[in-house]
Amino acid sequence: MLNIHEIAAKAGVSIATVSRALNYSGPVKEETRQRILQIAQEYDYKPNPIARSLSTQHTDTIGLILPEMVDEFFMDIIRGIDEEAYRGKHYVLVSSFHTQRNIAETLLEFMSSGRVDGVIIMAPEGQKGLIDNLHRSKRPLVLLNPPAGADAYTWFKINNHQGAYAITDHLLGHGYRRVGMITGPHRNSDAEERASGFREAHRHRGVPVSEALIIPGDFSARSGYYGFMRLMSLLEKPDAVFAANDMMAVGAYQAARSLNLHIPQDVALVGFDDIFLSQLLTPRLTTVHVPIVELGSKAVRYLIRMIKGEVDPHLPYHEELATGLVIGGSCGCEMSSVVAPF
Amino acid sequence: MLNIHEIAAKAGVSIATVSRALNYSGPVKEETRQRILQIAQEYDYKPNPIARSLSTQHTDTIGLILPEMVDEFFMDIIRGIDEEAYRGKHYVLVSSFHTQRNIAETLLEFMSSGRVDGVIIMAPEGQKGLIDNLHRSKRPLVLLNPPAGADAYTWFKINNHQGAYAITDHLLGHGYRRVGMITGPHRNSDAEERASGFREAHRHRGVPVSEALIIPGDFSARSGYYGFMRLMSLLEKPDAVFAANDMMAVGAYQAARSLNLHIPQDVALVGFDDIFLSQLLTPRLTTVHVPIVELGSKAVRYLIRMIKGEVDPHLPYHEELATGLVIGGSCGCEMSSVVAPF
DNA sequence: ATGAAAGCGCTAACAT
DNA sequence: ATGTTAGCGCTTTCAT
Repeated sequence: MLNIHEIAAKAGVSIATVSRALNYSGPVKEETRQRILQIAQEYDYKPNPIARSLSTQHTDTIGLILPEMVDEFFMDIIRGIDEEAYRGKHYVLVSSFHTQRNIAETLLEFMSSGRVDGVIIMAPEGQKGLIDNLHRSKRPLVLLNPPAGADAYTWFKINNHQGAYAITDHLLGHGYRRVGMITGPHRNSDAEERASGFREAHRHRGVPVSEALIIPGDFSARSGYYGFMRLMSLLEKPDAVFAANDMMAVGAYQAARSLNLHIPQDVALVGFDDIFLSQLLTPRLTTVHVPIVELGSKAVRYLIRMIKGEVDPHLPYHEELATGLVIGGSCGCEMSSVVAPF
Repeated sequence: MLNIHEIAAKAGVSIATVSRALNYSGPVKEETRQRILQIAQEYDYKPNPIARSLSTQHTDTIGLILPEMVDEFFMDIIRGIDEEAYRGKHYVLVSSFHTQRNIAETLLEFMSSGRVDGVIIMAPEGQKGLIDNLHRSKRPLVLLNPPAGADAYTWFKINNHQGAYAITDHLLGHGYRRVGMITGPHRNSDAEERASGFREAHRHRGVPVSEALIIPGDFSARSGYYGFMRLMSLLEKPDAVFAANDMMAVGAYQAARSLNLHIPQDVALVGFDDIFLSQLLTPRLTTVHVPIVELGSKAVRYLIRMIKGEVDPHLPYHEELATGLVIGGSCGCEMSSVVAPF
């Protein structure tokens, strides 16, 4: 691999001219430029990005920090981010954090390192010390589905409240009056907002929430299974259940089968997230669609604008993406009984 | 953020001594080292990795290039790679390739850029021009589930042949004699090996393969659905079906339901991959488990050894990871009828 | 329009 | 044990 000096020598010009010619960053006689471009092409010359980064103080790379938890979304979130980064000619340095890895530490390392120009971080539970350390970040930062108390920073999030409200309201509209809920993890912002949407829908309808019907879960299928079991073992059973995510709803389906209960005849069931799996359940799960790919691409687009200085990186910007209701048969809505899934 | 000069000044030593003290790369009087370490800590000094990279010619970063297709595995493959890279103190620069993006181009860009010390690439279909361009890579390279004809390069792969052989043999052991197969995409190495394992199992058992029962699929649930439909519309129907991956098996389940056929009573069904979803099917899908996380971590571990020069990067190394049979009820094996899934 | 030269922040060979 | 200095390959300012 040749370097700029060798190209300059071959072209009979100085390295400064080569740099200007290649970057269109200054005046170069058209004829000279052509000669340089021609030679660069001939020798397949590519400027060394490390050297360039050292000089320009930017790397065209964004850091992505993800929790271990995102499972189903992992693919979509990375896809949205990767695609958009590619469009914006940026690279993506990923780091998912594992239990043993401190997320705040990873963030600071990314930040201070000069390895990335900005960071996107998803940490709905505000992992240990995160919030307290965000301000130490010297580079543009975008939070995805942020934990509570992060309003001083720029974030993009799913409107969990609205989605939960809509789907709960849908259940209440069906006439269910004892709606149970299996919640997500304690202190997880997505989980908390879904619970609050659930409550608000009840309030607006004037239907009291029975606290006994609110069972803690942790977003795993397993917890959905046991949560549903618990609900159905109550003396006063629910007539509908809202699982705070589809994974738990999947567990609930399993539990229902064990108990020989039919959905929605014996009890209605709805979820949240619209994961691929939910369309394969029978009856298809009624759930809330979340625009996860869009979440990622919006975050990248904004981050790149911050990096370029097109928007003020210090002025927090917030955006909530609307969710959409996906009606299946699990809530009690009529579905044509035999539908080819494909 | 301070730089090495300022730390040196505060410590009253030269930058060389600071560098040696921090990197343990040369003799420094213990007392001096302590003073330097102390000051570095106090000012939260971190050497600039870009500058270091320019000087050392390595970045402690590995490039990861993935096809768009890996869906279900995306998470696992990245997890295995990220975890192991973290252990080896390396960063991961990802790039999934989208239709519009040329994979060979991405590879060369990664390679020539000096942005990464080595690359892991998964491209079972040998995307356009890939093989022809691999040799242009000047840095260590590891292929994952390589396309055919890549033996000149180091690769790690799942032993698809063995897995397909085992599960086909299992079906034949059940006594099925008309086993259909829904294959994966044409020219996809995983798909082709699974087909060859299928055939070899027949050969060893002395059971002829009926070509009419081999239906092309593309690894999507949709193609599994239609493939199964086609098989069951034949005059001489199969008594068992091997879907070359679980996703297609999922489609087959749907098709079976549409047709009101029971698995395994009317027709047995098995898959390949052991994706999460397969354990939720009823009856649980009999399938082949693939050690995908391990595949990723092995690749990283070996790549890092190549980078460090512990192994010869020019000597191709190959490793096939064994798969395992996961017995469910879909092949006709007796399962205790009611099993709590969790 | 072009070139010379000063960084960017660090490592490592060489000198003391 | 410590310091001096020459890169690493590029961008950019300042001369010309």
